[in-house]
Amino acid sequence: MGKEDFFSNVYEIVKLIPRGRVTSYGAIAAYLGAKSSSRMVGWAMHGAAAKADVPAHRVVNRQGLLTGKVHFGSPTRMQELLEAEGLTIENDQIKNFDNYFWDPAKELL
DNA sequence: TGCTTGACGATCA
DNA sequence: GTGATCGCCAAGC
Repeated sequence: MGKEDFFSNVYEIVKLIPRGRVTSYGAIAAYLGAKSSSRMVGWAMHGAAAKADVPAHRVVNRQGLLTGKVHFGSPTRMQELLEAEGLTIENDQIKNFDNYFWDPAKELL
């Protein structure tokens, strides 16, 4: 804990995502700095999904596609969670994604 | 120790 | 607009 893991930073950002909003791996990576890459964020989420404190379902790829839905135990778990927050998912993709997009570097500023 | 894989993103053809 | 390739860096085998 004393050491600031890259994962911890990602968790902090994801926790700050407001309900009914979503963000992308690249946005988080960009907020943390050029040192991080989208892939690292994705890998960090690999462990974040196991944490109930981290709403990993609010993190999707740049296309608003629920690429990591398979990591939620059920292939439809992620979609249901997002729909429960007022979002609309169609074909594993968030509709009006740009309208729900939450940029940490912009909103969290 | 070294190669492969991976919840991505951007660019080139 | 679609398909393919490179870059990013860490974990797994």
